[in-house]
Amino acid sequence: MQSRTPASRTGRPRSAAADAAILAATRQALVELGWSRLTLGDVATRAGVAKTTLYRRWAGKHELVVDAVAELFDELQLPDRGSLAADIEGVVLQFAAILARPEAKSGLMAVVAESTRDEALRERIRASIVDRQKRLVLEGRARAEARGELPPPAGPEEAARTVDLIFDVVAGAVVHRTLVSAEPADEAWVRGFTRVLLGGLGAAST
Amino acid sequence: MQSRTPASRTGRPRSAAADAAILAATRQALVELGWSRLTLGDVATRAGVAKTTLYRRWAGKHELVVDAVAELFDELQLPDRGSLAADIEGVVLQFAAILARPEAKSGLMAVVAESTRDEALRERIRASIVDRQKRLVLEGRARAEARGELPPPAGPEEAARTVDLIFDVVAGAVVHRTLVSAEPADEAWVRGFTRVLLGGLGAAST
DNA sequence: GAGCTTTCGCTACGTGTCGTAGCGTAATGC
DNA sequence: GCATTACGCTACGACACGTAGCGAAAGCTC
Repeated sequence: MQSRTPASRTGRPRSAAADAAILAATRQALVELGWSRLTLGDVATRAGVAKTTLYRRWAGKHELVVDAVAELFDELQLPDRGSLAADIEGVVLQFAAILARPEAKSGLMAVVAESTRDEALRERIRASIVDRQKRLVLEGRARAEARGELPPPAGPEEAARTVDLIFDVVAGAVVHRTLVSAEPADEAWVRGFTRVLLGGLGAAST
Repeated sequence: MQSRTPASRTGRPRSAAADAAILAATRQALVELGWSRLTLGDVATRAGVAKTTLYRRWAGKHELVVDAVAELFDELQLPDRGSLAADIEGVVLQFAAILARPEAKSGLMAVVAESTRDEALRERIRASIVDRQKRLVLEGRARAEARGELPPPAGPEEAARTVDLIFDVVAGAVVHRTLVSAEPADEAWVRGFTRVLLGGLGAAST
């Protein structure tokens, strides 16, 4: 996840079990304490490792939480429900379910906030969390084109701009609904959101 | 801002200049240090007040930053540009301009993250920041109805749901674009976004 | 003006976390 | 066996936190 694997030839190997235990302990601490009261010493104790081991693997709180939260998004996948609308509703509901978990709420926004002043951290978030979501948008669009629900993109540049826009709208709306408005992105909300989004896409492409 | 004014009868009054100096110093510290490295002792020194004065007025870092960032949104207003599309573009550009400032970026998301575990903090953010933005959506909708650009709402409950949805979509998209994608919400982007949003609204109301 | 009340600046303090250094020990490859 | 790396443990200086206590300043009321 955070270290290079290029055949570290000799010496005692790093315990993979420790990695898993640390990340799980981090999520548990996020649930119980939230971001601001989470301390690395506490995480180390929960995981049953020494504090120094934690510092040998992660540079600090930010990087650790990014990795811990990133694992939550592993389950994200694009379901094939037969229509673009149903596909969107499905994936948005998955995304909302992950964001509803307290360890995602407290952790994700905090590292995003910190990433505004830390280029490396932003890149880490992009690589391990954001890109995984973005790929779903690309797949969804390709599938809708194959079904004939969307016209093929006018050009590569225009297509990339549209994907970026859709991505910011979808992810941003769900995040804002969940964290700022603090209300659940349930099925009724997702249905309404999908209707607006699809209507907008249809109108914008004419 | 944070204290009741009910005719604090007697005694030395609190210095209003100190309030302004503290909030300005907080924003400056946010720019130079970011959220995590901002300390209340440093803010007090910058503002030229004692650390104890700061603690007498704010309960902690969270509340202070909320108030400091809230002032940035004072300038938000709905311009009358003649059409719904132009009005939306105008207000979204204003919102984007505020969010582009480093003190808003670092501070806003951090307090939102912390608000997921602090009901009082969330209420404070809602009252001093979010509601001010939401009112613009209400005004914009009313003005568009008066112009005949949007049909009158089907019912009061449906109308409230729609306003909430629009608000999450607009604010969420701009925030995500600015903070997560880390790219500017410039005029070209806002134009594309507005086209999608308006198309979605038209399609959703049929 | 005298007197009361509240705020302010300052200093000092105990508490907790940070991040690192140093050491001896455990686990792997050659 | 031997070199190498990871691990657990302890201890440490540095720093920010949040509070207490004091005397002085700035208002209001009479």
